[in-house]
Amino acid sequence: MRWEELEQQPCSLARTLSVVGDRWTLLVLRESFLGIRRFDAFEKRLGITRHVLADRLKKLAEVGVLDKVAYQQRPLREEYCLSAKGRDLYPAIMALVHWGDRHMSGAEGAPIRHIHRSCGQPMHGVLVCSDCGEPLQPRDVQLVEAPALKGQLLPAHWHQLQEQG
Amino acid sequence: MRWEELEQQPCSLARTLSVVGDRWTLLVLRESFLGIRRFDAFEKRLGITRHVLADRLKKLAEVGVLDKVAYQQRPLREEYCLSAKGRDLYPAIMALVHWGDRHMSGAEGAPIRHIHRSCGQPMHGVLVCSDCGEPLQPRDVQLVEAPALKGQLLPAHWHQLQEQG
DNA sequence: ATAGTCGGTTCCATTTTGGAACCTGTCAAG
DNA sequence: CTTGACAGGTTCCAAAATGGAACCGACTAT
Repeated sequence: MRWEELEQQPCSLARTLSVVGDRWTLLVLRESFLGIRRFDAFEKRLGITRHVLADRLKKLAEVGVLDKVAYQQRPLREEYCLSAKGRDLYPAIMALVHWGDRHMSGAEGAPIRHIHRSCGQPMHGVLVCSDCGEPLQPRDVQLVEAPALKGQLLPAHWHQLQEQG
Repeated sequence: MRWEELEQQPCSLARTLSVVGDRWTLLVLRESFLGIRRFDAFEKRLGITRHVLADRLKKLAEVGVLDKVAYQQRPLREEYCLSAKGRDLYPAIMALVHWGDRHMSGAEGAPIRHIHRSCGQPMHGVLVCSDCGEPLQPRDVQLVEAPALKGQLLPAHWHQLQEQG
């Protein structure tokens, strides 16, 4: 499967990965969430090659995750700002960060601590059900294929698995 | 920056991406969450090359995200099962899936709907504060570097940005 | 004896990445 | 008027990762 095929797949994870599924893209977006907007600032902070950075910024702009905003004319200079679509990636990034904090930190603990302004407490992100607010467990979530895709996405033994829990 | 350098970085996102930051790894884990455990089942469902699949399964087992469990002797055959560390990636995967559902679905809508058994409702994951339970917004989260890394991670203008909100 | 299964490895061509040098407008200093 | 600096790229080549197909080893079934 090539990159172009990924985004055609009837799977939201595959489609998301067609945008952010490489070594650099999520690190570029991390910098965007930290307020970085200009080419040379991304380059200096990430240690990414200019070639790859130009390619990733272009792709992120094309899919609408970053907006190109001119901050001067003659010569034209543009910044890359998070769009609403890009800001919606925040929960995914926080979830990945929290996993790294838990499972990839050494004795020193997490490199960055998060404090919630609303409540003033050190915190991390927890994924809960949008309806009842309970924390989500894989076993509590039943998967239902869209009618047009019935039988194509889930493994044959899926329904037995669901019954076992 | 090479793959080996990524996991040395003092950033939980970079460290997490050193494990799951490529085109295939999260799709392999998606299959794991669907109950797929054997080499040939991964191969058939993903359309991944055997070479890359062998490499990814090996790496995931090395970092402890998947456990190799023998299901027969002579010849030795092993399955790849999610460990607790691997199951902890569930929130991150659900967050990426939800982003794809919102921003990468066509007119047909999401390919898979999720129903929460506990409450019986169609749902998606929402990231909330572990302390107060409010949904997380980037602007509500204050970042504090670990003492040993003071001044190395956040951009120079970060504190001004925080005040602006 | 032959074929099939499972979990790989090997080989080669194509893609993607890393790294450094170069290019284009523009401004500012000497 | 020349030189240098700056921002944001592009070009070039070598190294690494991937795609695709064939092959291998240890069995089991017919």
